[in-house]
Amino acid sequence: MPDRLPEKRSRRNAGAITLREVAALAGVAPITASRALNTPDKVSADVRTRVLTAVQRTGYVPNRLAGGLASARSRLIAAVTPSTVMSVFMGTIEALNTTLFDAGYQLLLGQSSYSTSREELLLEAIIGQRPDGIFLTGILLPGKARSRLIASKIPVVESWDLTPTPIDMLVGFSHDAVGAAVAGFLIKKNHRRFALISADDARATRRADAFKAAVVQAQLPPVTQINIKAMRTVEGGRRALMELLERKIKFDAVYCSSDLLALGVLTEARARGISVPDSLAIIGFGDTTYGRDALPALSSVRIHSERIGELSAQFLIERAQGRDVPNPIVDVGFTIVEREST
Amino acid sequence: MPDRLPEKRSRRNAGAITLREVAALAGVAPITASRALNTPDKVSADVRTRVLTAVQRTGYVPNRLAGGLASARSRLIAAVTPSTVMSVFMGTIEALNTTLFDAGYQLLLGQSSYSTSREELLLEAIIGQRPDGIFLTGILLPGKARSRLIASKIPVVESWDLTPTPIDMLVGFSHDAVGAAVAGFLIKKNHRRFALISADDARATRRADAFKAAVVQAQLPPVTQINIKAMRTVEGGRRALMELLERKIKFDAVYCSSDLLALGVLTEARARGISVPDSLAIIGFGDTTYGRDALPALSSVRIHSERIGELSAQFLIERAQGRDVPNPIVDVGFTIVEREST
DNA sequence: ATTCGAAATGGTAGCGCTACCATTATGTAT
DNA sequence: ATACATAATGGTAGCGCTACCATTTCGAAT
Repeated sequence: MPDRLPEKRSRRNAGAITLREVAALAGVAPITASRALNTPDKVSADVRTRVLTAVQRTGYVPNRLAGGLASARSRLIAAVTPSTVMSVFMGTIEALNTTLFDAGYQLLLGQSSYSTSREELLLEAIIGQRPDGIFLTGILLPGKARSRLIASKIPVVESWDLTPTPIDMLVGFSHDAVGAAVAGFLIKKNHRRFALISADDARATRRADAFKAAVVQAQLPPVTQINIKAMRTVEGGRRALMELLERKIKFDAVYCSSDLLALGVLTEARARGISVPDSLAIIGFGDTTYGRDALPALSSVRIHSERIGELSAQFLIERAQGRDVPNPIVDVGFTIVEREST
Repeated sequence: MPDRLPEKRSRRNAGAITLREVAALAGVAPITASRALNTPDKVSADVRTRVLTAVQRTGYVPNRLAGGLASARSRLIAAVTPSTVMSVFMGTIEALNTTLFDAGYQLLLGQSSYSTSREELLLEAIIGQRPDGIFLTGILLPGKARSRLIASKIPVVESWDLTPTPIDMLVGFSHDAVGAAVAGFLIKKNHRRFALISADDARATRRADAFKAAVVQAQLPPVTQINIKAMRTVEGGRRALMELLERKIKFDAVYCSSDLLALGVLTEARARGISVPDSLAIIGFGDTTYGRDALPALSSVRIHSERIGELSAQFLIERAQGRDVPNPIVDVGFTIVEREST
């Protein structure tokens, strides 16, 4: 029976078992118990089992706040996303989280709510938690938040976009290329008069602009554009098509900045007896399950969403563990998936 | 000019500014600087501005690991959800996160991936971060994870379900009541022969069982049930309807355990020229945007998803700050939303 | 037997912050 | 003037862990 430890536990302690108690029970010094748990091969088999037994018996769960403070490694990775509901980013976040968890990291999730001021506050709060890495959906424009992040020296992955001047690492694809590719795809399918329904966020706008530029380049009539505030609803797409029709403009293909909007257009077209794709071709963005199995099945742009999350996680883990990432800027590309709607 | 601090910064320090440096710059003791930031009204106006100026100048961001260790308050709240992609829980998580952030808490997000063993690992990892509260989607069945959680004494909110014996707090609704209510609703609309398409998760199964029980109670013919593994796809719904039709069973209404499945049924019905709701009524669960604006618009069960998140956040904040929550078990109910598909 | 190096263990001193308990100014009643 | 509360500040001692630097043990090489 090991000696009893003094019972002088202060009121600050919530009553949790500490490593010290585990060590005492195993009959070793705290530092040895620490090694038995963190670097088991630096410890004899005998000590290892004794410590593990003591852990089992006591139900000890290491305090990562203390460990993180001592080692300057919190085992936390933060991710910032504008929103979580119906968000195209969640595939990435899920893959990120899974990969991180398997490597022993926890995910700290922040929502910027599409607001720059909120994003600044959020990043400050995040830096306060001293994460070992930060994942951003999108790229961070120059400003207070960006400077702060750089000053913090925390490894950063920006994503879902491309820039020659990332803060640190980058896993994404080119929205310009998407816009141009979609235009090229529709033109090749002999469409000539285009409408464009776009959410008013920065990346969707870049895709839209590239789309329009490609159409101009092909010397086709100018694109009619509708911007949508309620970007993550089907209703927005339905209303946008209504508006387009009211304007009495001719168009034979619509490119939508999200599958949700495209689904709305598809629905409204059916409500009005417009046949898709014969009278109107529709293509979305994101390649979601509700687009894929719609009737007619929606053509879309597939983003390698999970790949972005997984790769970003790997990069952050590498850097968190002090290793170098040889090629920290990756273009994962995209694929135009042709289905029945075009 | 304040005295220079010794430059003996060890390699463990990442180079971040510490409170000590801020205090020196402001010409006060570290503990006073701490108060100026955490309890500003316990400090003179003069000191307050001097410290704040020093913070601005240095770009100081408090180290929450250290603060958390010292005060036993990490300002972290953990949330556990089975999945994040296309998940019905994300409205709750978003509301939870927003409310928490505004109160100065960060969200730690864990995915249990519908696996009990993973959930156990996850909860252990979470407890290690010493969060001030834990939010669970669903209720935690008795087992190792549950015992651990109770032993940790961390405030817990279980959600999206009801039980007389929660671990601690609870914000949810009754799945039995949902199943019965949907059956009652369809029966009142003069449907008599029911099919049921259900994901094979525990809560969906409880809704399904209650639905069947209510149908039996009304002395109507037994319900034909199809269970779906690919629960979060439209395709699952399409295939399920095909299967039902192949079985040559008669039915005039289908209840689906999610809107995504219901959308699949709606789509497949249209593909086969089955008129909805005349020949077949369809009702889903979750009241999503793609159901709401489908054609015909999908009837569904609306869950007060954001309310669950917001209320849970409030409960956890109260408890994290040492206050009591008078009524910690709340049934937020649900609403059957009748649209065109029934 | 001696030397040496590697393997295993331990001691000490923080990590950066805050709880707790002084101590010192400042005001207020007597 | 004195006593005494109150506000404002500071000193000290950890929180629970790990980096860093001993020290001890033990087998292999000489």
